Amino acid sequence: MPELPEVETMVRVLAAHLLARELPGHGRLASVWRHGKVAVLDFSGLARANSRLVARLGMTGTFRLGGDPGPYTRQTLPFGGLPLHFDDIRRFGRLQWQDALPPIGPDVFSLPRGEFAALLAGRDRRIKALLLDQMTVSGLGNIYCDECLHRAGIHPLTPASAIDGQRLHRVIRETLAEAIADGGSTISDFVDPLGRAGRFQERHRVYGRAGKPCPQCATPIVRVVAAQRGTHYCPACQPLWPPENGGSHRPNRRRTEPRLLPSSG
DNA sequence: ATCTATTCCTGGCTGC
DNA sequence: TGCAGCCAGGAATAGA
Repeated sequence: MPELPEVETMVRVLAAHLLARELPGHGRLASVWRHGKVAVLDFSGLARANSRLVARLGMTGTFRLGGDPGPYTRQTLPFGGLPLHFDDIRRFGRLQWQDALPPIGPDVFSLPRGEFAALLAGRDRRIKALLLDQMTVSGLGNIYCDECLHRAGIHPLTPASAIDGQRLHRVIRETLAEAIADGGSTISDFVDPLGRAGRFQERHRVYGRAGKPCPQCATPIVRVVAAQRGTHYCPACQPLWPPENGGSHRPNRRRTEPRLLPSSG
């Protein structure tokens, strides 16, 4: 499922191969960019309405450069010499010509961390539900949400107000940057527009690893359902906050640095 | 304000 | 071998 790193990977490949090419009837491709998980292709040359192609990939939507239409091709953009196919097995994706983006929250990667922290302040919402809500902040899906929360040592059901937002945002940015550098995650079938798989799945610590040892402390990873999504976490490294009275889990980690409690400071 | 359930969709898996 | 039944989940929607 394409999340921010996968969409970023696709956008970069499309930009490298399609910028300045002409799409008959729509003009030349002027820029390709993304906001959260939404990919945008801007065309110029013809002053007309709806000159912007907005792509929401959904669960299985992908772009494919060159070749012939396949069984799941929903639309083909006949760029001169290099057709671009929009394939989507489950049909949750949307590809539409319009002027504006759908109303979604700020991009989680480019959002200043202070503003990210402000989004968490005073919210009773569980952090997992909040991060998945694209209206609040856009870009994270189920996989990176779980991975970021593990790296940050935060239980997915923690109320947002109890979290150090600046620290969580730093972890999110680090994680997404690493995933982008790895070309995204290929769980079952994601490949970039040239057919290349991602590699970040090799660094997943919790997603899809229920029952397997936490790479940090060897405690078995737990899977629950939160916000209607499969949610994976390490019960030792990600204790619920505030801790249940008497809960004695403690990550098997050295503490050479002062222990920062995740409270607002 | 925040939660849960339901709908969309289909390949891939399980079990008989 | 075949098939029923369930699973995965992004996003929209309805209802508690």
